[in-house]
Amino acid sequence: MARHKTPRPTDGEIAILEVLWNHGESTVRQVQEALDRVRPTAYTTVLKMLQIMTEKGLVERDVSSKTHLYKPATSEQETQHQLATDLAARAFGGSAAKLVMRALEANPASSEELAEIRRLIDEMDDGRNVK
Amino acid sequence: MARHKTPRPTDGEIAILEVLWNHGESTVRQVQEALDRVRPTAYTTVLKMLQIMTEKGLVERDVSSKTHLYKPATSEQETQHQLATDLAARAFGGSAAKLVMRALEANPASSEELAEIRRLIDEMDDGRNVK
DNA sequence: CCCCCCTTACGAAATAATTCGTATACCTGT
DNA sequence: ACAGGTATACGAATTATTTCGTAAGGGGGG
Repeated sequence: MARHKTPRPTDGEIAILEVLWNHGESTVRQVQEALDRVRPTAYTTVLKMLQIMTEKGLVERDVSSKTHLYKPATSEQETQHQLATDLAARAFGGSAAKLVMRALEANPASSEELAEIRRLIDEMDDGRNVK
Repeated sequence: MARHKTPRPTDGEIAILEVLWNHGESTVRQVQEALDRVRPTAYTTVLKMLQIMTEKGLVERDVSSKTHLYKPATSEQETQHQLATDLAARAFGGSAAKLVMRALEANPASSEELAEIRRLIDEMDDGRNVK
């Protein structure tokens, strides 16, 4: 029974999820070795964080063998959706459109990226009008 | 004198900044009364937070009269730029474009908003080509 | 069989965020 | 001048995050 909604991951937790999204189901050791390159972290620190993340429901743990395996509970895309929506709610009056504009204003995007965004917008608009 | 970069505001701090952006320079009492409607908070809690935010450089304090006045150190727009860029860095591989797309995918925007975003994209693209 | 290495578990320390009570100083009106 | 109300300052309690040391157990090589 899922009693609590999974909380917003912290910075450190996102860094660990990043590893799991990239490498798939992993042991603590595998996560630690990958994470350590980007952000030096002791083995037991990673272990502890994965244990806490399991309690929070951010990752799932396979305990069937002695060496446990961890995998993300939520896809990268779904987590990104949640993070974007959450930030819009907290600092953009709930308006994802405003978040979008501020993100673009502050960061140059390549022509290719702009084209891709335009395509997405067209799809959304078409979907609405045609419906 | 080592000036530190102002840190990313927490959720509670953003809520207070929101009040200051909307009302302009305000007393603790004014902030508390506005904030209390949205998120019940005791007077001394708001006072303490404003004091800490002053130390962090998130707000500026005018102490010239007995009742202090607080105002944001950074505009709402600039703060939104920072928050969007920061989230892109932490969870979108540094790609603001990806953040933009995920924000749109997860949240329906009105046709008017989509049009406004399109306009912004066109401007940016034109700016690049003409440059 | 015994020791070493790897694993998980546990708990403690450090930092930060959040909340608010209490203390104290300062005006202002009577 | 004194009482009442308002303001700031301070510090304590709580919860969360992050870090890692130490303990303990199991399995495999010699």
